[in-house]
Amino acid sequence: MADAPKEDLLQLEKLLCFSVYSASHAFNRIYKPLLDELGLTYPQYLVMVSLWQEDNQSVRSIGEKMYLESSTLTPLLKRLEAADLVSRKRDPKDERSVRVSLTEAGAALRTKAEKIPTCILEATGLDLETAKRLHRDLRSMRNHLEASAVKG
Amino acid sequence: MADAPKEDLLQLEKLLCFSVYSASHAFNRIYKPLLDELGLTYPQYLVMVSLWQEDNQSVRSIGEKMYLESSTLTPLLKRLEAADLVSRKRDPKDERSVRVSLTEAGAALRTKAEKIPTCILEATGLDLETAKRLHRDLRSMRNHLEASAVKG
DNA sequence: TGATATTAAATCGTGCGCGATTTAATTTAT
DNA sequence: ATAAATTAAATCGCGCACGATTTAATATCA
Repeated sequence: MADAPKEDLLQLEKLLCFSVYSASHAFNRIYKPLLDELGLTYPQYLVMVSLWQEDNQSVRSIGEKMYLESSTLTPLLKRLEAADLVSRKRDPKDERSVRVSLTEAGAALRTKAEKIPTCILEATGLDLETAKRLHRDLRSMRNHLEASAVKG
Repeated sequence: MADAPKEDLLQLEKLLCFSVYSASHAFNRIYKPLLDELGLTYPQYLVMVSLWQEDNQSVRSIGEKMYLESSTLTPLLKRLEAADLVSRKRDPKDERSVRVSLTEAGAALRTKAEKIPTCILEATGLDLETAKRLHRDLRSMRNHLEASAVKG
């Protein structure tokens, strides 16, 4: 455990950011065949998860939970609308915001989606305890990163 | 620690994949201002890291290390070439493959980049031990995910 | 009240990231 | 030696993801 020379920190596999980057793409690839059956992309699936948890959210609310801008969400939500999974309506109380609600088909899709998370956990090769620890460490890290991104 | 009901698994913050997804974007946002000074995007930076570690690689070799397809790398490498950071030449031994090499400017950029990883580690808010554990858990998971993606 | 500021979505341009296909070079098997 | 199979990049279309800007609605304040 001698301290690593400086150049060691500039090796791809030694960068924590790279392990996150590549893990994220790995998840994407694992999910793809499962989500293809539902007609969803990976980010669309995450939006649907958020709506299954809480229906009738504003674009802003979804964006805060997912850490995404309206410039990302608006086109994505329009595609979900075109697929008849959600509806988008201006809030009568405040015409600035758009409320996103599940259609019948969108709500029904939940049943098909419910088996996915356990399928995925298996593919990670992690025991439940490690998975929980990893989950906790990642959220802690993300919250710190988001906080220092805001501060600049 | 009672076993969670099934619907609990379909909450955004309870999905391991989402913690990876959002952490990946958080890294992107943290790196951006630092990389802007180098004139690099985040994926371009990762390619440069790989080349600083081992110069004169084929597109295929870079793709294997980064888990990326040529359809992603070719345009990215052309942008690095346009920025005079790398050169792309067909391998005379095998004209199918393209060798990517650092230019003088590309090699020189390494010095400016060396201070970045330690800046980032600080922003994660992780102590060194947790960071190492997280790194190890992530790579293990990614390797499992990649393996089961191949198997189908 | 009317001007100003703030807020929420939408729009636009750039750069990934991937699957499917194409092109060209090399390898293999006949 | 030639046909068939394999391999490496490149190309194309689609969908994120973001920063910057725009548009429209609401809130604030003079």
